[in-house]
Amino acid sequence: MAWNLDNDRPIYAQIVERIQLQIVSGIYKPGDKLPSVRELAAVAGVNPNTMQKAFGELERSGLIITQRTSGRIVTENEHMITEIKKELAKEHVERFLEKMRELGFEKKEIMALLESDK
Amino acid sequence: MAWNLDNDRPIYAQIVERIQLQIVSGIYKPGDKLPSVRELAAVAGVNPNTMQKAFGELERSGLIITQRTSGRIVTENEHMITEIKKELAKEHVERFLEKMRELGFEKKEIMALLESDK
DNA sequence: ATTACTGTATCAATCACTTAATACAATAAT
DNA sequence: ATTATTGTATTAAGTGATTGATACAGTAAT
Repeated sequence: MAWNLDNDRPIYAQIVERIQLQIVSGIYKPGDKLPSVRELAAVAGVNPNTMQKAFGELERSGLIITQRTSGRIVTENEHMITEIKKELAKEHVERFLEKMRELGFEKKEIMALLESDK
Repeated sequence: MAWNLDNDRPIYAQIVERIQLQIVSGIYKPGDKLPSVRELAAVAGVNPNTMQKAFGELERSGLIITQRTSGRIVTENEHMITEIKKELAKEHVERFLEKMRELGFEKKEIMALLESDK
């Protein structure tokens, strides 16, 4: 899997999004052990501090849990995971509609564009 | 009008988007004269150099035209404006669908979410 | 006890962006 | 002609975020 990190956004933020996505989409399952900071940093080709910062964010949101010396696991609170998934979807929907309306598109036109896109 | 500039993205980039939006959505019309660098910088509360940089971007994309000593105007090429508008819309649509699919949503579900959002 | 693995903390270096202070060139207005 | 207003260019400094290097602390395994 490619990490696809670009330079126009903070790397740690891109990592946060990536791991978050892997959790809510079920690639990482509740209770799964995550690779260590150093290991994942090596895989991604970033500095351990950067990975540490990303993990810190994920921890604050509650998606992952730190066990001081044995590593980190994905939360077993499945409800929280589905809530976050719904929340992310909602944000995307609202941001998208907002942007399209700014451009001057009506709801009907927006739906038509979406249909035609595939 | 509030400029609504935040700190987590380059200011010049936000200004570019803002003016671009004002052009494609018809707030600034083809041939309209734009405020001077210094004037707009003062209004927005940014350094003239920052505004200059934003204008430079808009110029490169062709949306605005510089008249060396009399100021800048919006391009009178209406076709270009509508093309850019379509291009922006397309980008939003594709980015949105991509993000939703990453989250695990099918086309049908996406459309349903959009309908329910209002 | 020693080793090897965790996460964590600290400090410095780097980088992009912004701001700042000026200066210059061209033209419209007077 | 003079003045004011355009856009443009240059150089320096400041600022904040990110990254990098390294050391520290705790615990499981042996």
